[in-house]
Amino acid sequence: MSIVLNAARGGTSAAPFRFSPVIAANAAENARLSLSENLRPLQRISVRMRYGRNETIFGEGDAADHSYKVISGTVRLCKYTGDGRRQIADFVGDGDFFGFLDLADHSFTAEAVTDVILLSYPRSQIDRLGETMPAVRKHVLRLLSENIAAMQRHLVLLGRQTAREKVASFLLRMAERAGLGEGERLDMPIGRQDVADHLGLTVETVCRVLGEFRQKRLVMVPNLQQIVLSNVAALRAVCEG
Amino acid sequence: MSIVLNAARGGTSAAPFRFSPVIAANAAENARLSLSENLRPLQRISVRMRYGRNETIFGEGDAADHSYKVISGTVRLCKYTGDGRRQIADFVGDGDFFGFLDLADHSFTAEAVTDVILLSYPRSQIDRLGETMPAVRKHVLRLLSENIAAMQRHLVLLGRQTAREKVASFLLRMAERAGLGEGERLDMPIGRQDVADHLGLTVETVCRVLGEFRQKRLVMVPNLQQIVLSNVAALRAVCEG
DNA sequence: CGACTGATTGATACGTCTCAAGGATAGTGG
DNA sequence: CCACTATCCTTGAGACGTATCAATCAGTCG
Repeated sequence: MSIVLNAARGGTSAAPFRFSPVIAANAAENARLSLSENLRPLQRISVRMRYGRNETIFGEGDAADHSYKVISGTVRLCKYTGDGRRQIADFVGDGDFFGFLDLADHSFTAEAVTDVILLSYPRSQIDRLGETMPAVRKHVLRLLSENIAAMQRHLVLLGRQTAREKVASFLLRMAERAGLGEGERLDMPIGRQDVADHLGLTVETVCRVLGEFRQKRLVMVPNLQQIVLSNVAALRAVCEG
Repeated sequence: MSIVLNAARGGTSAAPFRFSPVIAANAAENARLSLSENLRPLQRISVRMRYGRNETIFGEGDAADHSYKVISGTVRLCKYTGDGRRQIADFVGDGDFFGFLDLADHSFTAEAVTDVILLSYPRSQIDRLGETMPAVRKHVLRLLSENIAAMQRHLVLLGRQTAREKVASFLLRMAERAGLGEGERLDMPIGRQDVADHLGLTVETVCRVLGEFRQKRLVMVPNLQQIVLSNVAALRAVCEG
């Protein structure tokens, strides 16, 4: 009776992408329609929400009666094991939608990585709009489909890639999302521990790999919140091995 | 303009489940509606297909103009890296649907694990049916949502579980899917290499863990195609650590 | 029966984790 | 503005888990 939603980019996706795809299907992901355009009818039923750093937006198992769009900030979507291990399924940021799954309860937890402003849509209203507006239905479907394709790529990363490949893939994907080219500063509001929990690594390993990349001049790290990819070709070479 | 689909069970899901859920959300998965009932209108537009063992049903990147339902046999949905490594996202079997993603090209490869009989639905026709039949739309949405929830659980497995936990989780999930209880024979048409590529392990590690479980009397392996879970409680204990 | 594919077991190497210490950064209160 | 503290990041040494490589065994098909 409710929905959880998951990441899919909808924002100002007309941004230029100077990267060729890291992984095959990324090109398609970037070429995706401007989802936000077709989900504009949702605007009228939205409520603005604000969450502070590390605040929980909803927990796994909570009744899922709202879906969300990120206005500003970054959100992590994750699951916890009984003994506290954490796996971050995805990060969603500016313009991304999440929590659109058609399930009674949320299948994952959503937490604010930074201070965050969201639009919240009552699930019942989305369903209602969907009844009469095929474009809305179509784009929820597209949202979920893109999300599944992205998760499949992440399964490959978690199951079959080395630490170096994981970190390189991650950096390239972040830059691509931001529409940044070689040499530009990439804002990284995401901490090392969060990166590790997304890539199936430990913080220490993430640090070591980043250090190695820095030494080899693949990246520069001007400060903790920013990274510059100085050699995209080499990073892409690392990805496949 | 087409669709890829992914796994979600729709078959004779009224079968009794004697297992309590391995992972939290599995209960919900089992309690899912009888999807096949609501997708019955698809029956009229279906074409019966037959594939032999290891035959490719469609490849990643192929135009996705059909969706499928498994009548008999087992199919693996997987992705390959440039250098040949393979990650199996899921296995689908009797009564399961796959290939319903709303994307132009398939985001993964589908291959027959055993000889397989499928129903094939033209995507254009599914879309047409969806226009007029809300129940069809609703259930495609549910299909994708269940699929995403299942993939999220698998992300945790790949990113945060040990080899023992992975194999134990896999065995419990297989038994649950089949609706089997402790001591009953579980048919496992899936080879060890396929299991390994699903769990992010090597064949050797899968064998070693199975051997260990056999020694500890958690399972019996009467032959290569069958496994008996003799101590479900212990296996479940292994899952969390 | 013989050849092939897949499964198993063993010995060893390697990658990543774990544990521990030190350094940087940001937030807080004087 | 600075000291203080908490948090996060970084680096190192060693342990551990899984991969790798190699050989044997079992089951299947011709």
